[in-house]
Order: sequence, then C-alpha cells, then structure tokens
Amino acid sequence: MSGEENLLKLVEAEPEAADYRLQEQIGFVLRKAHQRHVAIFAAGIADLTPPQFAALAKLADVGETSQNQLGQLVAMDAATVKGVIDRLKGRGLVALSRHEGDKRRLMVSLTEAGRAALDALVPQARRITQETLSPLTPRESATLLRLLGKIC
Amino acid sequence: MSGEENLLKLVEAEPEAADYRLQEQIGFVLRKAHQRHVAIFAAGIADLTPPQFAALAKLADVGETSQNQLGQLVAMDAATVKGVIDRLKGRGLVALSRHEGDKRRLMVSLTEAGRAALDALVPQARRITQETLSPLTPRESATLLRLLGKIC
DNA sequence: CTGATATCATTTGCATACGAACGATCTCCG
DNA sequence: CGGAGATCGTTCGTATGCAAATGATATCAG
Repeated sequence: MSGEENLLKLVEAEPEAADYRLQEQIGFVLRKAHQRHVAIFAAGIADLTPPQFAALAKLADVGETSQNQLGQLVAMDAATVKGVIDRLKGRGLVALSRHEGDKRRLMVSLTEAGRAALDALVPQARRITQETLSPLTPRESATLLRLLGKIC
Repeated sequence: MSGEENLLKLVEAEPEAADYRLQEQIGFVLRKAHQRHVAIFAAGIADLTPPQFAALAKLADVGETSQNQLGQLVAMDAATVKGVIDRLKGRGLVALSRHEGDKRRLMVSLTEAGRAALDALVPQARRITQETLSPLTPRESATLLRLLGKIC
C-alpha cells in the first residue's frame, strides 16, 4: 500500500459525519417535499386532509369495501385507517355496515354527501397537484412521478 | 344557455372523478415513498427516528444553535422541534442552556454521547439512503434528488 | 424612555402513522 | 367435528406535524 493510500485513508476516516450532507439525503428531501405538498393541500382544501381525501377518492373508485381493504388501497395500516374512517363517518361522508356472512368485516361506502363532496373537490385536487409540481416542467413532472413510483 | 352547452356540461360532469387516478397524484406517491423510507430507516436504526437523527446530524454540522433555529434547519416548526429535542435531551444526546444576552433563546448542543452516537449511526444512515434508492440506477437517483429538491 | 411590534419558547388540540396486544370470528386441516 | 392458525377490527402508547393561543423577552420607532 502506497503512502498516498494511507493519506487517503486518513482523510476518509474522519469524514464519517463530515461529508454526510443531510439535505442531500433522500429521506430528508422526501419529508420536506411531502410537507410542502400537505401545506398546499391544506391551503386549497381546508376541511379535509390528504388521507381523508384519498379514502374518499378510493371509495369512489372501488365502491364498497372493508375498512382494512380500503386501508391497503390507500396505504394506511389498520389503526390509522380506523381514525380516518371514523372522522369521515362523523361528517356523514361515508357509511358503515357489517358484512353479511363475515361478521368481522366492517364495510365502508360513500354516502350521497360523500360523493357530492368528492365531485366538488376533485377539480380542486387537480389544481393542488398542479401547484405542487409547478416548479417542474411537464417532462420533469412525469419523470418524478415515474421515479417515485419505483421507490414505493 | 344553448343546447351545446348542456351537452358539454353532461360530458364534463361525469369525468370529474372518473379519470382522477389517486395513485398517479404526486401527493399520494410522495406519501407512500416517504412511508417506505421511514420503514427502511426504522429497520436500520431502531432507537432513533428520522427527525431525531436529522436534528443530531444538523447539530454536528452547525454547532450550538437555538432550538427554533435548529428547527428551521431541519424543517420542523417550533412545536415539533420541541418534542424532538426534549426526547434527545432525555437520552443525554443533546444539552440545553440559556443564551447569555437573550434570555428567550434555548441553546442546543451535542453532548459527547450525542456525537458518539451520531458517528456510529452515519454509516448506517448511508446504507439506509442506499437501500431506499436501491430500485433506481445511480443516474435515476440523482435525477430524483434533483427534482425533489426543486419542489421543496 | 416607552409603547407597539416582533421573536422565542411553550402548551393545547387535532390528525396522521405505526408497533403491539387483544378479542371476535373465520378457515382449513386432521 | 374440532382445534390451530389466520384475519378483521379495536385499543393503547409513542412520535411526528401543524395551527392557534400565550407569556416572556427584545427591538425599534417616536
């Protein structure tokens, strides 16, 4: 091993923490980008959170499903989806009923009010998506979506 | 209102929610990608959360700072950063002291244990970054980082 | 100097988010 | 049939994350 390599080792031993740049780490940037999106969402849709909206939109997609099933579709675990559905039910946007045949399952469906709310909000949601992506060109937006899709 | 307008209304009324695909919205994908990263982080670093680690790493970067200042550097509001710092202090990883001259400010600094912990964790954190990006080529990873950076 | 304003930290309330433990129910195998 | 194991939902505890209100202190304009 040459003296040059030893020098290199010394220089590289310290950097453990030195050349670790937090703001270049995927986790940090992911968290910040998500925060910005949530802020834009809240500014555009004041009375519904992104998870609540996601649950409504998914319900419109697939129709009646069980609570846990819906949770899987919108990426929420059982404990989380329960709270979201409870709050949507509290507002009359979804209705709950027991599954006939399987007494464990709690079926969730959109109410009239839920569908009406969703229809009214979807255009707003499109604007929110657009605003979140506004710093990017359409091409960059497509690339970002594609790459994020790969790391989900 | 003309008959044409009525027809247009009919055609546009339906699609409202129909062609809105949740899993292609930036917010949804951002949320899922973030969730996956947090899971990878928890698997690799069990006893520290990403925000806690971020605070430690930033403190090592900038040295002693006020609590709020640190919060800005790691993208946490005042209420959030307080909880994070409290828990780090509870573990002896950071130390708190009052600023001389400005009695409002709460200065935060790394303890010996905090620096030792950070030094031990940084290599692990690098692996976590790597694993999160493992579905991507290095070129794609760089692109993703760049695009996410633009929408922060 | 003093009062209006700004900043820093704290607290409360609400909403995700997840692990772990639990009871109820269902399924499937022997 | 009957019990082992899986699935569904619920609850609890902990940790972000943010808005809003509050008290203490600083700063700045007049």
